[in-house]
Amino acid sequence: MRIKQLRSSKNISQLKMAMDLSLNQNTISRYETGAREPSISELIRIAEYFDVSVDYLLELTDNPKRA
Amino acid sequence: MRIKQLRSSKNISQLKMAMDLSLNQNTISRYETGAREPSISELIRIAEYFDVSVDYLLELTDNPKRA
DNA sequence: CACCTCATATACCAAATCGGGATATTTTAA
DNA sequence: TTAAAATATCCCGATTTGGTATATGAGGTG
Repeated sequence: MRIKQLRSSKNISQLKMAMDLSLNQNTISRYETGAREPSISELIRIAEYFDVSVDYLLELTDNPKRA
Repeated sequence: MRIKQLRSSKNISQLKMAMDLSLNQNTISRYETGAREPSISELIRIAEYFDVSVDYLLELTDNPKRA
């Protein structure tokens, strides 16, 4: 997943991102390190948060554009 | 999710789909009825199986094209 | 109708996975 | 070098998952 890449490029901390999405900081950390997988609905929320497609978030495409 | 729609349009039974993906028939049923959510890696495998984007599979776009 | 077959859905349960709080570790900046 | 900020990890109760077995439903045939 491109979470860390997207987050870093916007200079957002895990804590800010977590608060914006009503999640715990350690949850973000776990998603980024791969220790946990988000549910599909959270996956979608994260994609929306960064305004990218889910495919892009999952590194299935180089094109970030959302539909 | 568009699993049922994609599966039906290709006239594939849950059992065939399950065997093709090395899953259980009831697992497919549960995904279709929403009783269970697939993991992200299975979500990706299902999208590949139907050759559609994950965004399309998740009904986030009308365009089925994969990247 | 009675019965069979194929397709799909559901109940139960052990096992795996999850998130929260607390804390440890790492990074950054003064 | 030290403090603060950022990130990672531990423990654990709670939730979610998939497998087996079984129920339900939809067509078809005699």
